[in-house]
Amino acid sequence: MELYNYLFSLLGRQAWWPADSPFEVAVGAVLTQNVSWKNVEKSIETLKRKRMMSPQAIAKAKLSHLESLIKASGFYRRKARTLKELSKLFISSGGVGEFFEGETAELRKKLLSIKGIGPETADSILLYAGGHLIFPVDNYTRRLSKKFGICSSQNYEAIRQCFEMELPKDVEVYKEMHALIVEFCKRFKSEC
DNA sequence: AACCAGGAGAGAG
DNA sequence: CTCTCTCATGGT
Repeated sequence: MELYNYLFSLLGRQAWWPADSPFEVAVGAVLTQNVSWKNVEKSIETLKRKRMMSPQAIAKAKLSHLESLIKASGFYRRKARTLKELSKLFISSGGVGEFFEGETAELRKKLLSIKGIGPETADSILLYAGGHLIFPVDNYTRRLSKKFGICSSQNYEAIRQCFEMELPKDVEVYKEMHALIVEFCKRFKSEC
């Protein structure tokens, strides 16, 4: 894909989303909804410091307590409930690793059934935490798609399949592409 | 001090 | 399906 080569030569490798565990990635995906990553880092640090960064700990924590720990990343009332539901899903699947052994489409449905997890968050979790071959479409991707005329439709699924069609079927490329788009739009706001 | 940030849900038209 | 409102904190 031309856009990928252009962004990569412009910005270099992003090596996005360093985390201690796939669960931490999933938590970050929920917390970052419509909020800058800087806010999310605070909440993640707090959760780790309080030894709350595990499905078991979050699943059994008091809702009000969990809310106070993630307050810094906004929308904390809904995000706390979402994190508890997500944790329960992982636990009932036998663990985070076991959950991601399932089929992509099936896992996607399970994630989308949780209130507070929409298409982009579900796909980000599948790609960055689970290593599944699926491309997340955020607002930046929509804008670039529109500006460069990459896809005719603005529908989420259409754009997703459009990018998946043009990109090499490689999880690392998907991860880089999504990160490159976000970094490009952050650095060149006027272009995006 | 208004504006936006790595969205999602609910409701209306 | 598209548009609009709400959710909430923290940085410019």
